[in-house]
Amino acid sequence: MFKEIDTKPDYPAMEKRLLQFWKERRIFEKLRKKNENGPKWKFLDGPITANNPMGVHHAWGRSLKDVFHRYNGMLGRQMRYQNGYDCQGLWVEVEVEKEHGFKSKKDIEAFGVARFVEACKERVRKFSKLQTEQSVRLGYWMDWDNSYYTMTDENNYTIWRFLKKCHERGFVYEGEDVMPWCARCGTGISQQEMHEGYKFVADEAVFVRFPLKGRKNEFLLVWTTTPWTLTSNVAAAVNPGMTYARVECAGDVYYLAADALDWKRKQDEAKSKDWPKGVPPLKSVGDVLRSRGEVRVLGTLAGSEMLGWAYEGPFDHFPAQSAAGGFPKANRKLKASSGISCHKVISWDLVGSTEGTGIVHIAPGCGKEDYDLGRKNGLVAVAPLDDEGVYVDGFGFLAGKKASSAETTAAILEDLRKRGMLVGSEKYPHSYPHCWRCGQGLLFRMVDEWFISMDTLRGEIMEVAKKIKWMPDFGLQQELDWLRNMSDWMITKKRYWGLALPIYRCSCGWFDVIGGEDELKERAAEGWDRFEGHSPHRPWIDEVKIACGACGKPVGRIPDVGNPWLDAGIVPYSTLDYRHRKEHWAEWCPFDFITECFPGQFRNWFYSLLAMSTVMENVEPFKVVLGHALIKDENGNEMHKSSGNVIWFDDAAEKMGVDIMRWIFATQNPFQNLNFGYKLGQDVKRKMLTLWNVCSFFVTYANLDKPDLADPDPAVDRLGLLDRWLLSKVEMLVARAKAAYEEYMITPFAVEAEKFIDDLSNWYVRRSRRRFWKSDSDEDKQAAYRTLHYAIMTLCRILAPVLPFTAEEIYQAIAVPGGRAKESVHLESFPAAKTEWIDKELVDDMAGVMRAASLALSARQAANLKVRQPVARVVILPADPSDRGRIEKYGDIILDEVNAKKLEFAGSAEDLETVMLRPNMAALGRKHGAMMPKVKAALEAVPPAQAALFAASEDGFDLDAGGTVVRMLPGEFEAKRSPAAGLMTASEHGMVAAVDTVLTDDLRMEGLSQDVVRRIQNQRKDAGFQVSDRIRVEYSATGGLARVMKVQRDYIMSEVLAVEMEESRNPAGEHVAETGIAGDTLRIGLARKK
RNA sequence: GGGCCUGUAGCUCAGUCGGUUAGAGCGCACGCCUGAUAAGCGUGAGGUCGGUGGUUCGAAUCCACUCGGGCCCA
Repeated sequence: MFKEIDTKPDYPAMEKRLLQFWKERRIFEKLRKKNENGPKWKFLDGPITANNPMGVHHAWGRSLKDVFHRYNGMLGRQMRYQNGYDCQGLWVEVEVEKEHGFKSKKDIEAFGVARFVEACKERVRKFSKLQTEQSVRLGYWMDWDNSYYTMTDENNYTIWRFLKKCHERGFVYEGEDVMPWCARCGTGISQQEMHEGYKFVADEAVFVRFPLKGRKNEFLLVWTTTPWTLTSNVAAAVNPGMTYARVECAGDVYYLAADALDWKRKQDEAKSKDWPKGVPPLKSVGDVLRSRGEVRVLGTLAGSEMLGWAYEGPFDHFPAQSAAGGFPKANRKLKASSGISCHKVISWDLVGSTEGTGIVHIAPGCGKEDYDLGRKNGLVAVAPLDDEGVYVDGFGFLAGKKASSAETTAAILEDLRKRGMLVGSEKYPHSYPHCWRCGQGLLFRMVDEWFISMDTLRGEIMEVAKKIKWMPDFGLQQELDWLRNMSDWMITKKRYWGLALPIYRCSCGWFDVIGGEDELKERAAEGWDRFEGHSPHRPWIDEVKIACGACGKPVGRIPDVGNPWLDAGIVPYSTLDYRHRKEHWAEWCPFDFITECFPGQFRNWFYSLLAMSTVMENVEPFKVVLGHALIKDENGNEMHKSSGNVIWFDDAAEKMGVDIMRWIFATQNPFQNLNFGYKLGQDVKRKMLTLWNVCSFFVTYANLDKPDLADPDPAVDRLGLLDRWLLSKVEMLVARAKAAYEEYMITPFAVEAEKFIDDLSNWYVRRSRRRFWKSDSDEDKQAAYRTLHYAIMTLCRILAPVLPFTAEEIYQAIAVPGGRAKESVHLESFPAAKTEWIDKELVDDMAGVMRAASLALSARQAANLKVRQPVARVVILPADPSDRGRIEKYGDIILDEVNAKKLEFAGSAEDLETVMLRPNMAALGRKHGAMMPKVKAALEAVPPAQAALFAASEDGFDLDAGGTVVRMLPGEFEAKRSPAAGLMTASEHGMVAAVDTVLTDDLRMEGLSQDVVRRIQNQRKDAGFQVSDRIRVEYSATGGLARVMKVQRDYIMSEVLAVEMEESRNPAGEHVAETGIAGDTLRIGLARKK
């Protein structure tokens, strides 16, 4: 007996049952055992951040990973099944800070770095455990006891090895640079991270005037969005090629770009929906001046004429401005200069006139571009902020104030106003970087950070990137684009929980990079005993000091931790024990395949993988990368915790089931964003019902008939037409599946599988139903059972990687014990397509037959004739001779489908329709060019009788097109038809089907009998009878129906499995019902007979 | 500011080399079918193919400009 199949399965319940089954039977372990010596399939998992529970967006990538693992498992391939957890970095620190209510780095220091780091480790352990459980629930088969963690000693020390290699090639350097800085988090933000946080916000922008030296009452008009940087002004830049205006206003003279004066700043943007609420449109610079008095243009001059003009800065009374060589750090080469002495107009050709005044305030201590420009022009830098974004001493009344606070900005404006420097201020909306984590606006701060130089590496990495197959293919372009633009990689982070960078720098200027724990131990001058036994993390690692290679003093590690993408980028090496067993590493790397969500990863994981592998071995770390897009909510909006539209994995698994999710992912084009939701889940569940129903059909009848299915392969030579057709479709699908899995592109296969299931249900099963019903168990019935069984079993095998639960459930229900069936569908081999079973001609023929039948049905519909009403004849005009052949061959199928008595072929179209001619534009256009409109008109004007003749002619005809006679050849035109009398037609692609709409009494009576049969069948079902129960029928019928019941008695009885049927004044039985048919009343009582 | 992608039915998306009446799925309306079917099938409504101009006998398709959306980079 086969296990009954629930046609409305409870997915979550089923899935949990099967998880238990797999666990108890150790199916995964058996699979690994079976494949342990197989050829390798090499997969590398991108580490998931072990910091929160999973959302459905994680399930997408993890489903794909599982699909390809399971497929390769069925091919007998050996795999590592290693999952990865990303552990170190600011994102974990931030959550731990939240848990403890910390506000700043000071709170962490007070709490104790050692305790803090332990708390970070603990959080990672907690969430990696949770994510493991969730992944198991997804059906993701991995070696969960062997996951890698980026916080392990091995991972960290392998990064040390990488850094040492960089150092040996001279790439590692300490740079003084101006970096984006988060004052709250107290750390620099890398170029990669900065991209996460751009926001469109309105900041307080100011217009200030710098008095020109030696030009009484003359000023440079300067504009900036960051008033706090004015304290550190060193120079003013103009575009030498641009025209500047000299304007008079309220007795003073101002210089500004001529075009800036009346430029309508951000006029269009002010109308857009992104414009911040409550922010008025911007005034032109001229109007800002006009608020002081009338503006008169005195003349113009080139920017180049202004170069070298000296001016007074806005805060020259602050001590920092007078410091020799800059402040707070003096530049040794610029000891002769100070901020004040640098106050000159300099040249910068990127200065424009559409944002501000065309004169740019330059503060090399407060801006990246300013800094670069300062270097070029020999300017000192004046840097005002400490690592919490607070002004240091040397900046007068501002010392101790937070640069980012509104009060500070107001105080600066007020001070400028009092001293007559302020010309105006405004709310200026612009795109400005914010901290990706805490959302605070970033400051730009001059800091010492460590970098890996990209000058040499850039090209090498690009060459490696080109060896990889990128899916989608524009991925390579994006990666190369990033690499081309990538500046040096900032690897330091002034935080606590992360890779301890093995950089040891002495105050004398010497530094070295340590390449591993052994080297550190060997070179340790002190503190090794205090470190030994701890993981290489802060604070313990900081105890170790080495001797300076130059002056011999004990040298400590720089306090910074590493950029977290170092942690993830090294895993092709660290997880394969590269340092100790290089041959083992070489067996598994490069990896065949990785897949991750692509937005962002071009500059993150993909980038660090490429960069690090290029340095380590100059090989591509992976051969194929499949990037999938993002998950949005059902309406296409981004999922955000704050907007409450995130769908958590646990909820989705409980509400819709993971196989439904997995099918959603499988049918989705991976390169397009997926709008995910429960409604979509419902749709997919409905599609799956068809599959369950087919299986349930099979089980229902197989349990009655007990067919012999010991041999899993149907005997092909003894099969019927439909069987051979179905097997062709099965094997075609198998071939498609194989190609899809091999190419890592399963969407087309999944879509085709849906079509197959439809064909299986709505053509094979529907057309074959009577073969399963008939009572004698002949060869034809056997053939049907074996074919259907084979089809379902094969479908289970090819769907198993995508739908591991559904496939298992069905497989377990219908696999024949003792046969070739395995303990689990996942221990099956992936089938090879039996191409010798594919009868292409039959498939084409059947497609033609289906088309003809559907056309005829469509004609019936147009004539309002329901299918239960037989018609005298169906007439087909085939599109071509091969069509005629196949329709003739399989005419009985069409007659049965269409419920017609006779199939005829139309000799020509006019038997069925009147004809009108239409041009084939593609053919005629090329031939007649400008004549086309006339030709088209003439052709369409040909009268029907003539048109029919023309349409039938084999060598074409002459057509008078507005005075010019053109020869029309077959293929240059076609015929459009409408139905003739007594017929209803439908046509498509040249094929026409017609049904005879004339109904005789006999036909009508037959139609009514079919109605009666259907009512009784429904009643059987309502009564809850088994499909095999024999019954007694009692009936009363009025009018013409009484006669139908007598005339069609035998037919009705055999159709409804009635062994007795009697007319009765008062029908009785187990189930009695009354219905109306065609105006008469039918009352029926049913009872089961032994 | 530069680069890439994109705009087609209410929604999600196809649309080849320029070619007849621009398609599919979902949703909607109506009808049909159903002894596995909360399923299935059919028909219909719904489109200035973002806009303007150009090339052409003919443009969703090619070109230019323009408006909107997304991504990447400065």
